[in-house]
Amino acid sequence: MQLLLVEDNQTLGQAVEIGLSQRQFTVTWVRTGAAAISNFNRQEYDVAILDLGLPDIDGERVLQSIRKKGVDIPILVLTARDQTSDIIHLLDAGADDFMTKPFDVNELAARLRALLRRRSGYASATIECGPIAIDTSSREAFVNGHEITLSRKEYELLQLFVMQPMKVHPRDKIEALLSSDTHVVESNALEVHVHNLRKKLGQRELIETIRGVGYRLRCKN
Amino acid sequence: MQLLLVEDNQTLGQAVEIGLSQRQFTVTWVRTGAAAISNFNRQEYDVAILDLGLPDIDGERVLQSIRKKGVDIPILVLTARDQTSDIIHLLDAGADDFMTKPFDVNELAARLRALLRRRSGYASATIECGPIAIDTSSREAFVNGHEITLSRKEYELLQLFVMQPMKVHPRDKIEALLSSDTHVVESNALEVHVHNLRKKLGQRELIETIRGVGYRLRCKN
DNA sequence: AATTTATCTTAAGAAATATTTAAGAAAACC
DNA sequence: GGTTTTCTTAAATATTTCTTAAGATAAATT
Repeated sequence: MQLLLVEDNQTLGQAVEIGLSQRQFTVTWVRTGAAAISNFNRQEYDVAILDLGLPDIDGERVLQSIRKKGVDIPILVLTARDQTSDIIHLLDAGADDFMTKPFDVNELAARLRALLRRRSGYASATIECGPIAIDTSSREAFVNGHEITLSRKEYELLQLFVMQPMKVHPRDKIEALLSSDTHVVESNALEVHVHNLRKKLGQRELIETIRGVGYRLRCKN
Repeated sequence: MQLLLVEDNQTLGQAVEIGLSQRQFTVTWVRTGAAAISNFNRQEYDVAILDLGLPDIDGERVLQSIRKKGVDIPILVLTARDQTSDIIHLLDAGADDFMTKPFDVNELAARLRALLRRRSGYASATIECGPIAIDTSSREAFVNGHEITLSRKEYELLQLFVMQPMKVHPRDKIEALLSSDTHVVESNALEVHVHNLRKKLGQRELIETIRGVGYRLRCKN
């Protein structure tokens, strides 16, 4: 799978290059917006990662420029954290997904695969994990092929788990993700959601409790 | 893990120094930009924390200067300003992550570990020591490749040992680490934890008792 | 060898943390 | 505006983990 990585930071770029190479991507790494544009024109990539903070040209301009030229490969944008307002901009400008730095390369790879699947005709952007499968575009969830109906928060919780299976998700991180409020004190909302999700999943032990830390999804992939 | 802390504020610097020392970082603390640059040149650190508000040189200049010299260790920037525009600047200038003051030392430590992990090609954060291995991100522990389930204190104890094998850990230091309370008198809680950990590890002699002092982990690494 | 001191082991109660329920509040839907 | 669904809160229950305490064992001291 051919991937174009546009990233000026040496450390981050190297980490992504190594990480994705290990995960069956063929990575071409350029460090400037100019190089990105000329490479995009060659149209030989399946997917691209674009960092917004480029030294020469603004990342958003790069995005607009290549979309204008008819390049329609999926592009995942990297941004500094908490630029949520900008994100709407970016999606308008033609970005397909985004991630905030710093991020986990496993999740990056999962999202890239989802983007590729969505584009490849057969359309469904499903991510599987043991008996569980989710479709990130339609937000459907399945257990052993049978669809289960999840609420919004339940789905988001499950997507978090499926995107980084076997990873321990600290409860405060999950809470931050689930609640838009900046600060919530003393609430067991997360526990209740986990409880309801477990019930809907049927197999209770799929979501493992790491006492004092958080939860993780156990599945052999 | 060698860490360079560049921070002029006495209170904050001290808090970080103590907090990170307890979390297995070896902290070198300098208070000026000039000292920072000369220390960076020695290139013997794994990671650095850089406060922007320095008395002599602007932190951003320090960052640019050391990056220009080819120092490529991960640098986490501390900033009072939480304006994303500045942050993008900083990431461009070569920062790998940032935190706004005030912050939580636990999160600081977690982010530093994340940076270190990312740098090493996202190789999973496992630390090995003889037959023992721990994964600091998932908090899993293994003996001869088989996972063992540890409680929080047991895991923390083992991590302490594994991170500095063959080092003799005085009991008071361990107690301070295990209990969040400042002062605990007359308790054999530590002994009980060591006992339970030994039992779970199987091989009892791995944790050696240094009578009158403390414990240490025996392993040929 | 007897005594002292430190550590080990065990078990039980206390404390901390997680699960489950149910009900009211909020949000979404029609 | 009323209905339905989803989310949060709170209290009761269950579970795990931590600490305490007391006797057993081992090492050092006399």
